[in-house]
Amino acid sequence: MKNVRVRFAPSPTGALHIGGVRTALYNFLLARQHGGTMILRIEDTDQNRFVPGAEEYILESLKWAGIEIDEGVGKGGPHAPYRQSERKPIYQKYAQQLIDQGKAYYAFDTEEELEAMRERLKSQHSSDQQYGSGTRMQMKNSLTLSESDVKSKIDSGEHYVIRLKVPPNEEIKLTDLIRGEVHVNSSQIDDKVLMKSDGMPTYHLANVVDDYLMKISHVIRGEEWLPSAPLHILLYKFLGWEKERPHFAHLPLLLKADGNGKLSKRDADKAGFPIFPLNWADPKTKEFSKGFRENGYLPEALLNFLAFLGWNPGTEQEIFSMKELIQVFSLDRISKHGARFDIHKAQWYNQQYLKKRSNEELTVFLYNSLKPENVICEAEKASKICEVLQERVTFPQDFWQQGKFFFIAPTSFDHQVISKKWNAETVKFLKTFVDCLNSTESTKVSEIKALLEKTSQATEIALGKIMQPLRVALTGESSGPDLMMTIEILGQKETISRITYALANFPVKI
RNA sequence: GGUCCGUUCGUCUAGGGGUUAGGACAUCAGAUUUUCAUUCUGGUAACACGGGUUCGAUUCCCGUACGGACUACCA
Repeated sequence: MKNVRVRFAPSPTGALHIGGVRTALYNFLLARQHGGTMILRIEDTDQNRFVPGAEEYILESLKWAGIEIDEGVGKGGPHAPYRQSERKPIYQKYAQQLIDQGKAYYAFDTEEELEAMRERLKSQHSSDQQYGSGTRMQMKNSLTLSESDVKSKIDSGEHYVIRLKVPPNEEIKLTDLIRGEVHVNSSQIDDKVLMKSDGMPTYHLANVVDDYLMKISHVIRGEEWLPSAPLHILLYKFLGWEKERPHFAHLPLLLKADGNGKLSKRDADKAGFPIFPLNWADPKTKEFSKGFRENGYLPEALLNFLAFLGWNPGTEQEIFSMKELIQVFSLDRISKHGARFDIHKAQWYNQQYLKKRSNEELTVFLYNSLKPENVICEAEKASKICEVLQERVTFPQDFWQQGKFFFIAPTSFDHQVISKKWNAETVKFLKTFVDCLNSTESTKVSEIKALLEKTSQATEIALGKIMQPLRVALTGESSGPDLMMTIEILGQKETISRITYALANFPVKI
């Protein structure tokens, strides 16, 4: 493939949806694989839905995810501007061209009149309830009004839109890279508005014009665009750009985890997982949503997970770096059906990637959690804690969650273990063990192990009976990292203090 | 309602006219770890249904059912 030019074209109406991140990823992978260009275009033709901060949010999200933009908003390029609101005259020019050629027309119908038309058709049980070849001659437009009427309406500032004059009963063929051939009869397509009354183009005109002018080779977008793709094909034809028409690939949707339907923020909230890459505070609704980043997801894990939602390499490999994804990605291995969003798998990916991080990197995570807690920790201790916890964590914040007790003596203890296993034998063993600890000079794992064995022999109490109650005394929990390592990290003084506290306060089972 | 798209374990999916229908997540069991987690081993678990075509269909075709998208001067 030569000159691969793809675009990610979100509209700045809020936070970037996780499905959008996947769309951007697939575009990016194809571009990189073919040494092509990844373009970011902002589709802000709806001024009513514009949300301040959304564009910055999109930029920051892509940056965090490692999806690099070669050309477009925030980057510039030969086809600037890349914000559609700044390209208004361009669309007007092509709309005028279509009008001049009789392929589009002015329409003056009010909202109420349109509504009345739909109601009328509905009550007639008409199969086509749209503004099109069957109805356009009954409406108020430049096909039904005289030329002078049209001119005077426009001159007097009456609101109008420009509609595409879709020819009836024409077979439109679309070849989709993922779905194969799709046929639609043009009678099913309505006379879509191309230019709105505020002078802005609609998505349909803007995306076709821009894709052509920006020399886009592949349009990779969500399945929700499939029904309007034939309309876009028609536009390419009417504008005389059939030869330069890009390839289309309509991606399967991301579905909610349980039940049916498109994955929405509501469902994600309900299931307790994020749906936006980064934290987002909606300036309009004041609603706050936590992002994948802030929830502890590593970008490479999220991307790997996302890549596999609707695509797979056909091998049994599951873990792919961005570099590897670029190598093996292909559009023809994208599946046709929607994929349920299963957060468990995302968590598993995160765990896999976290385990691969070096001890130095993990230590940074731990320090980040320590800061807000006002806890100070020397480097060696931090390193040891991360080492001992590495196999047990899924998220960076787990280092603090699971390692809190290394810094703060527990105040609550697992009652079940205490009531079951804290008995006279435990007390006897631990008293002897404290004596041993008091006289030792080292709390290295090997020394602790020897000490425990020595105590076990002296008291004739099996070690297995002691491990759990000892752990609860030290950490408050019934499970945790290796006990000997825990004692080493805690150190002599702290270990003795915590056992002493337990001996004085735990009720002894008789 | 109409148009379009889809349907393999609970989930993501591989496969493809004759297979013990493969893998991963999740789940369950066993082993290891003197606990828990990790790790290892094993198990449960799927071709929506009905008709063709065929010696043979989960695979090809047609229907049905179910699901989804779209049906705005939103993208």
